[in-house]
Amino acid sequence: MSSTGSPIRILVVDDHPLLREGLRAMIDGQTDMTLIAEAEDGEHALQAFREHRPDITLMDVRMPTMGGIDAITAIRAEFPAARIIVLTTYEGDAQALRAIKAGASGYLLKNMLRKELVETIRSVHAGRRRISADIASEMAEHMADDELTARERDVLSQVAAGNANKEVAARLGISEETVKTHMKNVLTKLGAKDRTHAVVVALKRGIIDI
Amino acid sequence: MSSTGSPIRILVVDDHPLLREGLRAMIDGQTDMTLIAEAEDGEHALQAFREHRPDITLMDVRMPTMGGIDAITAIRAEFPAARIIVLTTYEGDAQALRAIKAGASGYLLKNMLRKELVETIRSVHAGRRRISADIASEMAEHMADDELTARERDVLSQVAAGNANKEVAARLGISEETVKTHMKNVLTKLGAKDRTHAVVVALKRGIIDI
DNA sequence: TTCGGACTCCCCCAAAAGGGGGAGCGTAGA
DNA sequence: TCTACGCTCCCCCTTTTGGGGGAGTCCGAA
Repeated sequence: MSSTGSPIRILVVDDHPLLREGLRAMIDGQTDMTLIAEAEDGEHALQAFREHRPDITLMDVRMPTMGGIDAITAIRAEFPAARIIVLTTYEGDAQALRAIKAGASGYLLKNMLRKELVETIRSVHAGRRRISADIASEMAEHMADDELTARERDVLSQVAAGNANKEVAARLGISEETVKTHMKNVLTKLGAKDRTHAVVVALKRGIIDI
Repeated sequence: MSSTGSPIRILVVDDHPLLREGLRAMIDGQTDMTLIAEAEDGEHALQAFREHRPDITLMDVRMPTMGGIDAITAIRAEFPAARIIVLTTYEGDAQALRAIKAGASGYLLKNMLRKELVETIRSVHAGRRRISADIASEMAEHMADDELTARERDVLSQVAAGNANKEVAARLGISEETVKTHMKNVLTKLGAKDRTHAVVVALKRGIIDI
């Protein structure tokens, strides 16, 4: 865009070497951007951020050792002005919401076009926020819904692992009646027809992981 | 490797532009390989194969319009000697098994190193087969298990959608008793504790999709 | 042709899940 | 302070699930 001024200094964080290579090629093709560092997980991302202080960080969410959400939280705790764009495959609206709450300024899907990515980088660098249309509309769909509480997610995760209410109760150190109460709330909140459906919906929406 | 002889002609099929760019960069860096075409889904892959007759096809499995497995089947039906390497994120052992049954000569995960990819390309070009160690060991784990039958997968997919046995029976036009029989078999074959667990296991292993 | 396997249907019965209700308790905000 | 909310527990009752058994048909491979 502007051929004058210093380029946007970018840090790329992704555990896929091939994707990093693709991003490098794309960034190299822009006169107003430069790739200054790469990291392959959240821990290295934090180190790289401290060392290089990038203008923009492109971050995947699914990575070994330390995931993207934790990395965003850690970076923003230390550098509140950090501008981070999440770049991921589809992970559900809840995942995106977590990223944004953690301080991400953008959320893009990996199947987007180059054009959209470079525009988002410039946009976020200028202080704006950018969320992929697909994700934004799905997040909007669930705006009105109550989110699951921490305990409800605990219970649902246990259920996803194949535990009966009695077993979940034993594992969490609560009564079976309490587990049933939580599951009733989960079914209502997720609009699920039964516990199996609830698990599937929660997986789709990125509320729980397996 | 060999600086003499004609280069290995490669077709890349993936719906992620960034990943295609990364592959292009990697292939361009090898003296004995050349990227001759790209496609973004299964249908275009078949067209591109007809037109270019690549030595090696690198193919993702998850794509819009026509998935990778169908594309492999279609290409191998027309060109039985086609050498296809699947390149994907982790999708479970059942997915890998389907790809191999469809005629893939290799199965790699996207988080592998460049070195492994170029070695696999040369290896497959020389007529060998190569499966990622992680996938191979997981496939081995389930060698002894009976696979689910088509009908069992149908039933399980309906269950994953939140249908009770009675509803599944109505949808598939069979009796509830038959659905229960299928579910009993599914639980046994997958080693699942209940239907919810069965759905989770099947999703993890790539036996059903959501 | 015979055999195996997929698919279908049936019985019985115990256990689990789900839907309705109510209620106490602690803590963090308004 | 009072209120809202998350977490906990309890009751009652119906429906669904799961585990055990058996058995018929049909199709394709040996």
